Amino acid sequence: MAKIYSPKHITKKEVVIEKAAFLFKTKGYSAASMRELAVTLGIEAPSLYNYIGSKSELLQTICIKMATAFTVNLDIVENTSKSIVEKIETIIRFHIQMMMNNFNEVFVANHEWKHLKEPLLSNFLNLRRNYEKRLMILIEAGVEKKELKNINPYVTVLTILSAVRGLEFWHGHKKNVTQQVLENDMVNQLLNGIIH
Amino acid sequence: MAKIYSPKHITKKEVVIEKAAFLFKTKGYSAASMRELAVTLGIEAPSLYNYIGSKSELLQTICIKMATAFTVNLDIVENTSKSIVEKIETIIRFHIQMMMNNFNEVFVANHEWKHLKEPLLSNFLNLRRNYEKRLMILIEAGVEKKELKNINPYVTVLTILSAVRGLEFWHGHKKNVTQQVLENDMVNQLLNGIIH
DNA sequence: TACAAAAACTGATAATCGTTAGTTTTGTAA
DNA sequence: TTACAAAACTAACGATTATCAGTTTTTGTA
Repeated sequence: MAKIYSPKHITKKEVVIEKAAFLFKTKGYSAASMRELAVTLGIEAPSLYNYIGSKSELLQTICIKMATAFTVNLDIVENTSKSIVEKIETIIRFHIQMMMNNFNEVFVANHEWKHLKEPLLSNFLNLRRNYEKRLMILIEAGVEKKELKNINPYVTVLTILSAVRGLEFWHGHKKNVTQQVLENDMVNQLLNGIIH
Repeated sequence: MAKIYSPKHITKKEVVIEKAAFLFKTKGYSAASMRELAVTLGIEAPSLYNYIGSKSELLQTICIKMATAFTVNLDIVENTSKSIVEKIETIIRFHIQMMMNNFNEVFVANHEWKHLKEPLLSNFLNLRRNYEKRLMILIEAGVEKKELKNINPYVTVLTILSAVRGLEFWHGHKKNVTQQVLENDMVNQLLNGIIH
C-alpha cells in the first residue's frame, strides 16, 4: 500500500494532474491507461478516483488550464501602455516560457484537445479562436500605426504560433542551443521580419 | 454485403490506407477503431484483413511512405545544379505542396508516429533525423558560400519545418487566403529572413 | 454454365479498458 | 486509546478492442 508523495503546498490532485500530463504527452490520451497512471503514482487504479472524477476530467482540467493561462496573459498585456511591437514581444516570450516551464501540459493542450467531450470541446475551441482573433487585431493595429509592415494578420499570427509550437522539437535537443539564445533568436527572427 | 469502391488504377489496399489516414488524423491512431474504418468502407471489420495484415501495419505504411517521399525529394534536389537558396526554396515548396495534396497522410506521420512499434519506430526516427541533418548541412553550405546570413543552422531548420507544419491550422481556414498567396508569402518570409 | 478465387460474411475469443462497490488500512485529533 | 475520516486496497462488471476461424457469397473466366 503505497502513498502518493506530495509536497505540502501542492494538492494531491495536482500531483495526479501533473503525472497525467506527462503520460498523456508521452503515450497520447487514448493510449494512456488509468492503470499506467496509477503505477507512476505508486497506487492502484481505483484509488485514483479518490482524487479525480474521471479520465476525461483530467484532460479537461489540463486543456482549460492552459487556454486560460494564455488568455489571462493576453488580458494583462493588452491593458499595458506598451507599444504594439513590445506587446507582441511580450506575448511571444510568454509562449516560449510556457513551453519551457509547463511543457507537458502545453503539449497536451496542443495535441490532445480533440479528445475533449462536448460541451467542453466547443468551449476550448472558442477560447482558442478568440485568442487568435485578438492577436490578429493586435497585428492590424500595429500595421495601422505603421509600427509593422503591411502584412497579412492571419498569416503573421499563424507563423508566430507555429514557430513557437515548433519548440516542441527543441525539447529533445537542448544540447545544441541554450534556452536564452534560442528565445532571443526566435524573438528577433519573428519580429525583424514584420517590423517597419 | 457492400463492396469497396476503387478506381481501376488504385489498389483496394490503397483505398483502405487512404481512409485509414483520414480516420487516424481525425480521431488519432489509438482512438480509431478497425470497426469504424470498416464502416467508412462499407464493409465489416474482419473483411479488412483480406487486404491488410494489421492495424499497426496501416500506420507503418503511412509513416514510412511519407518519410520516404520527403527523403526522395531531397535526394533529387541535392543532385541539381541550383544555388543553395534555390534548393531551399524548392524544398519548402515541396513541403507546402505535400501538406496540401497529402494532408491526411502527412498529418498522421507528423502526429501519430509515436504509436509505431519497434523496430519501425527507430527506423522512422532515423529517417527524420537524417533528413533534418541534411537540411542543416545545406544551410551550413549556404552560410559558407555567403548566400545566407551567418545563422544558426539548427534554429533555421527548426523554424522552417515548424512554419510549414503550421499549415495544419490553415487547412481549416481556407477562406481567408488562397493557396498560392499563402505559399508565396510563406516562402518569401522564410527566405527573406535568412538570405544575405 | 461450371468452377476457382476473391471478397464478403457471422461468430467468437482473449485482452484491455474505465469505473463501481465494498472493504481494509492508515493517519490524525480528541 | 478511541474514533473518525482519508486513502488505500481487492474483486469484479460491462463495454470495447483487434483479430482469428470458418463459412458463404460474389465475381471473373474458361
